[in-house]
Amino acid sequence: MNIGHAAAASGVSAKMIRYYESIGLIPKTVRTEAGYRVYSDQDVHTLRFIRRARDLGFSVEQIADLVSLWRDRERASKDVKAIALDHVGVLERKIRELQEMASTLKHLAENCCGDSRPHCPILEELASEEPLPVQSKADARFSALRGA
Amino acid sequence: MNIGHAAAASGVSAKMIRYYESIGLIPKTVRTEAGYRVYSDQDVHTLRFIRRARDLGFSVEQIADLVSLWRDRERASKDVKAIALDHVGVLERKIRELQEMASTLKHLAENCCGDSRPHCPILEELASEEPLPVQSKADARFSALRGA
DNA sequence: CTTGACCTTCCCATGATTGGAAGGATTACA
DNA sequence: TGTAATCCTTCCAATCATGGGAAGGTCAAG
Repeated sequence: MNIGHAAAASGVSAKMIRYYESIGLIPKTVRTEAGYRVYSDQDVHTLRFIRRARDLGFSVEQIADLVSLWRDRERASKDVKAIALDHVGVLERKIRELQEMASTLKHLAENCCGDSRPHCPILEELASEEPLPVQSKADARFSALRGA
Repeated sequence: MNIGHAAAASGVSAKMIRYYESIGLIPKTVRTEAGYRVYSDQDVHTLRFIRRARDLGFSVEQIADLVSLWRDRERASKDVKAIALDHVGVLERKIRELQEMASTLKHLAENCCGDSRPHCPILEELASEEPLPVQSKADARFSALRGA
C-alpha cells in the first residue's frame, strides 16, 4: 500500500505521515525500488491509533508515549492513565480560560447597543485602566460593567 | 520613555512591542539619536488596550480592527459588537471541542484501573476501529455558558 | 508515447511568543 | 575617568502541527 492509500485508510494525511516518520513517531517504512513508501495494514492500524489520539488533543510527544505503551504488553495501566489524566487537567485548564474570556466578552457585548452610534462599552472596557472584570461562569451579574 | 519602561507599564513585553511595530499593529515610534524607541503615555495606553484585547483571546488581526475602531470617533458600536460576538462564537466552538475531548477522556480514564496490570480501556479505545464514543456533555456547564 | 495521477524531497508559511547572539548606548558607582 | 552592569538595537531561530507548493521522478491507462 502506498502513502496515499495509507493516508485515506487511516485518516492521517500523507504530509503528516511523512512528518511523523521524520520526527521518529513512526519508524521508517520499507520502500519500493523507486523509493515509494510501502505500508502494511498494521502500519495503518498504528496510524489510526495516532489519529484518534490527536483527535483527543494529545500532543505528539504524549502520543509517542501512548504508542510505546500500546506496544508494550508488560505496561502498567497506571502509566497510561497518568498520561490521560494529565491531559484532562490541561484540557480543563484551557476550557476554564476560554470560558472566562467568552463570558467576560458576552457580558460586555450584551451591554453594547450594537447600533450606528459610537458609544461602546466593549471599547471602553478595553481602554480602561482597571483590571478586567472577569465574569466567572457562575456569576451572571453585570455589576462590574461601566457605561451600561 | 524607553521600550523597557513602556513594557513594564503596559504589560506587553519589549519583544512583543517590537513585533507589533514590525507587523504594523502599532506605528513606528520616534527614536532617540542612538536609535532607542521612545514611548509616550498615550502609546502605553494603546499597548495596554492591546494587552487587554489579547487577554480576551482576540487575534492580532481583530485587535487591529478594534484599535482602529477605538480611534474612530465616528465608529458604529455594531461594528465593535460584531467583532466581539464573532470571537465569542469562536471561543464557544473551541470550548465545546475541548469539552468533548476532556469528557471522552475522563470517561475512559474512569474505566481504567490504573494499576500495574496491562489491561487498559484507554489504549483499547485508541486502538479500536469503531468511531470514538464522544461523551456529549451538553448539560449544566454548557448551558451555563450561553444561558447568562 | 502521452497524459494524468501518483510519488519523492525540500523549502516556506502559519500565530504569537520567546530565546539568544553580537554589538552599541547609557547609567551607576568607585 | 574607567569600568561594569544594564539597557538598547537588529537579526536569526525555535516553538507546534499542519498545509502549500515547486521541481522532478514513477506508474498505469489509453
